[in-house]
Amino acid sequence: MTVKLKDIAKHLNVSVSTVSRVINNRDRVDEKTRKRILEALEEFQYRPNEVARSLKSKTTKAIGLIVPGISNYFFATVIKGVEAIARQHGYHLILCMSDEDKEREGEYTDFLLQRQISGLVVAIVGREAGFFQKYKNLGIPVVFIDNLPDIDDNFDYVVIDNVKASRELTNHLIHIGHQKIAMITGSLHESVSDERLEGWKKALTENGIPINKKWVGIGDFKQESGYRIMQGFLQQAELPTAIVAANNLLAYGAMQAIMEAGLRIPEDIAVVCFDAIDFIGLIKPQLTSVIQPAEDIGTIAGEIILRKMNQTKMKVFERIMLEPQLEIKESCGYSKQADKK
Amino acid sequence: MTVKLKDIAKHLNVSVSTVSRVINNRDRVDEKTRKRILEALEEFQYRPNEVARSLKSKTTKAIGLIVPGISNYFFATVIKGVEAIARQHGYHLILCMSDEDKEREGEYTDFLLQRQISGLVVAIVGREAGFFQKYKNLGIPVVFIDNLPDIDDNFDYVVIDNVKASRELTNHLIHIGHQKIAMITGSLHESVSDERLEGWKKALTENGIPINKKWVGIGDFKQESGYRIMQGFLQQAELPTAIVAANNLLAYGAMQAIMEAGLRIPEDIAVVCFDAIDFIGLIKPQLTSVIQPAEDIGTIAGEIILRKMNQTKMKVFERIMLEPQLEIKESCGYSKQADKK
DNA sequence: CTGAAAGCGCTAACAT
DNA sequence: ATGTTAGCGCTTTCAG
Repeated sequence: MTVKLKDIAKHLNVSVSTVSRVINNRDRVDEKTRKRILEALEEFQYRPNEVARSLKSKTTKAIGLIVPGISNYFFATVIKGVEAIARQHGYHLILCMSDEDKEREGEYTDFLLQRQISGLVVAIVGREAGFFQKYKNLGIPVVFIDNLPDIDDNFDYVVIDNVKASRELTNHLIHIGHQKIAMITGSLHESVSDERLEGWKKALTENGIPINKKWVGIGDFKQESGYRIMQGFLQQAELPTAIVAANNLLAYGAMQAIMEAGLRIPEDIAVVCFDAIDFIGLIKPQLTSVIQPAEDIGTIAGEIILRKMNQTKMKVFERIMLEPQLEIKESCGYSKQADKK
Repeated sequence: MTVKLKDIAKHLNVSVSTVSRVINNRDRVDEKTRKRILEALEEFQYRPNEVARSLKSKTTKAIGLIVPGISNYFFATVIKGVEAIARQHGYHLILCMSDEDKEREGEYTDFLLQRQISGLVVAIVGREAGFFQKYKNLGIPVVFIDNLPDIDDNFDYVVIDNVKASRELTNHLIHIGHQKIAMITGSLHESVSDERLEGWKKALTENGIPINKKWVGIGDFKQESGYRIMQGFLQQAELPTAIVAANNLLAYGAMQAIMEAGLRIPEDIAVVCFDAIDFIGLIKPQLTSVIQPAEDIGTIAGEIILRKMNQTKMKVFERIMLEPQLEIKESCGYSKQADKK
């Protein structure tokens, strides 16, 4: 049996409230009794029961986290960011993986709500977020990352400007001489895929390059999907000279297909993508890509939650768009092309 | 304000206990009142407060998880395994990252304890586990993964036999003709590093190959460390023809150093390691390595916790050693060597 | 079959 | 300065 407040109190012939006071450093307590209590606390290795505290204080100091999975380096890094902030403030993380499953996402939402979490950071699967209303009603702060819901703009989020990032990535290709640029993206039911496709279109249009629908591949953010789509491109009469992939796995798949077809990267076909975080440095050719500031996304999301928790007026929303970093490596062939600026 | 049992009871002019009964499907309740209650529950969108339930039931259904970090694919996958089991049983995960810091590990231990977790899965940083005694006293099941504490054998764990795995990995090199085999491992304060070094020694000794202390590099499981140690090897008069690295990052670092020195892998120096989970398939040459069944480690750890929770006698310990998989790829040069069997 | 009441461990008025 | 007591929201005897 673990020792509780009452045990300490009884042992010292004082009241539980006095003990509670010294534990929480509240009010005045006589120095002598304080000392005695402190000693007993130590002697009995007393540790407050946080469940009881939570029930009383109505705050669990738990931050719920719903992500598709953590094998993805991006999400692993975001979580690392949230964890850092949480730890600094005595909060903890309840980790839930939706595994790209809408239903599971909904289940976890209810689950976390019942567990009285103090805040939620979520990367939703689709573009709907009906569940969010519940949180709003309860006054629990929710911060969206990655995909954004397709509702009004009245919510907090931390993302990058995907349209802009994709546009710049594509513009880089155009800038170094490419005209025949294909796009491989994920499901258009996700804002991220959709916006990256949008940025690609924008760049082409702005540069007077017609959009070739045959060069748009819609997949699912997995390597297999990039591979398959690229194979499709390769079977067409006219080949693109460059590929924009909406994430790293799609790019890896495309690269496989290109290399298997006996073509060279970037000489025959250039490849660029999002989030090619090659911490290994051994993938050849190294991928030119737009890198999201994943850890910052996590820390900022955490900070927003903490901030919102201590304010009653939740109507002011923080809509954070961070700047991604364009990292030019080998796969775009930049160094081998003339700079036409 | 969220709706509670009392509100429903009052609304229906029944007692809270009756409402509680239908929620938990306990005892007999008149069909009519049950129906009325069920409807009200639905109407008011009642959701039980799990904190209150936990206080009463003295079980939180929370599994604590302490790992160095989740950027490491191995841990990310272990967690995925634990999550699957937890979810199936209505448990949830509290994720803590020690960041390889002993002190932080200890803090999180206390932290989780106060939060009344039902069980703990932990990858300890060093080999000590003084805190473990606390858990033993409280009757909370703890399962160790990865590193094992340097105490008696009276605890539960799920690991692989590192000595054996490392011995087999090294034997594979010897088998295909190598004699000059160097070892790069992590801190010997960790059982994992130590055992992998042990296995390497064993293989050499068994094959009558003398152990050259100059070919033992002690690093810290990071890529930088592998790079630095390999550079040291390369400066010596005699070069090894093969390297055994205790994890993937050490191997990547070594590969960098080898390639920078203008040497080829595996022609000049072969490289093998642990856990080269190359889900990308683009790292060249592909690494021969011993792969730990990470997801299984997670699920089994989760299952042990659930099992132990429902039994009072905690004295019987589950010591699970899973079989890793030796994956022969390109980096050992197998296909280019004659099989001397 | 249903209700009243105790209590999980703690905090915070309120009283002394 | 310290003690008494009423809950936090729920489950569970124990009566009725």
